[in-house]
Amino acid sequence: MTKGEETRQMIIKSAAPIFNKKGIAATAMSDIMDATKLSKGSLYVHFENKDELVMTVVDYNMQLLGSKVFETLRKARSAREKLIAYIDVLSTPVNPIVEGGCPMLNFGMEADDTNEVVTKKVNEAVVFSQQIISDIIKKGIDEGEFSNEWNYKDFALVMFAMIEGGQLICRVARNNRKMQVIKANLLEQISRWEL
Amino acid sequence: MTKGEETRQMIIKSAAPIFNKKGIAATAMSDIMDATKLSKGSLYVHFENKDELVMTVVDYNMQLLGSKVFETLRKARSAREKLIAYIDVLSTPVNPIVEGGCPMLNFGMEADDTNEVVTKKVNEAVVFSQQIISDIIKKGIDEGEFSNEWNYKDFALVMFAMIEGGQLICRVARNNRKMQVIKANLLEQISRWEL
DNA sequence: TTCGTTTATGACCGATTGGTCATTTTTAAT
DNA sequence: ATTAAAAATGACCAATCGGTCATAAACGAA
Repeated sequence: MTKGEETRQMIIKSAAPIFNKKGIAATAMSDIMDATKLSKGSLYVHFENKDELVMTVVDYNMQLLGSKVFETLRKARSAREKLIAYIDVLSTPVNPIVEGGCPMLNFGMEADDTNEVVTKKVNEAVVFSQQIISDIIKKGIDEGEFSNEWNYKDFALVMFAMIEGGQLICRVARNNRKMQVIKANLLEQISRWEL
Repeated sequence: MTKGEETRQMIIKSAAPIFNKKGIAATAMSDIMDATKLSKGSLYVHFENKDELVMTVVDYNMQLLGSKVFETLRKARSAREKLIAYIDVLSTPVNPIVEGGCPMLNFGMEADDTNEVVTKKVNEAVVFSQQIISDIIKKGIDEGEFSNEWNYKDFALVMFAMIEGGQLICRVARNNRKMQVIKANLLEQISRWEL
């Protein structure tokens, strides 16, 4: 990796939590200068403008979340265990696995009325997240762990919505506890289709 | 109502959808000048600074949502009908009843890492929303419509989370359809406790 | 109608924004 | 060690930010 590429990656890693916490509009290039200890001119060597940095950072945050989720899922064996692992890894919105909280929620809500490109990126991540859940259940059905009468695609949507809604509730409450109520409800729905 | 109070209300009504769409940080006082056709000095006659306007507008948007929900609930008779009405009135996130979408989601996600006062306001609204759902079910139980074994407080939390998660999904998808999947799941859970 | 008070105006302020660029320093292939 | 390219610097720019204030217009009670 060249020096330039290393610097670019360092900028992205430093900027990612700032944009995810403060938001796109509220984050100034000067914030990134402070975080990276780089001069303004240097930032613009690696990124054409703020928008290019924003797009890169939005992608980075969502991919970071994805990789953390996959890493957790890998450790679980059965489909049921994987579903529980998926819920658990997102069960501490106040101490989130990605600094600043779920980037789909953060960037999605900021961008939905103002930034079509970011909105599209978030939508793709939202669809992909449901696909992950959906695939876990599908495999569980194929391997005889769940009933094949389960409308698992609809459930994946519901499960994702419940978890994201739980993020809002817990983050403004400054408390992770209510996420356990959501987990319990999901577990009950899951158990109804277990064979 | 004095001339001043009329102007103040006009400013709030004009500013509310702008802040709810663009976000607090991205909205400039010049945006409010354009929307109200008022001079900058005039805005500062009615509001000490941007922050006071922001606090007023955040409250206004959430109260507006509340009043629209109550208005809808009033028309429904049974507890079941009220629950359905509650879901239905929030089932079109792309064409929301409050311009810009759910203010709890919008302001909550922007403020949770940067603005403690707004976060507290949103949390109170989130708790209140669950209380409304909870009260509907409690009344239904007392009047023999639902089983008294239903853990309705936990369900109120789950229902609220599902609806808010649905807002995210639908708004970034630019499509209300998936809200019907969430509604169906909620209806099924509700029906399991009907007598 | 008078007249003090309230409301509205817009020029102005310092600070900060995103972005540029001539210059210097560092890198890395030869 | 040489040297051309890449990377880093920071002064500088116009535009916009939130906010102020002297002044004027409009209001409303007497």
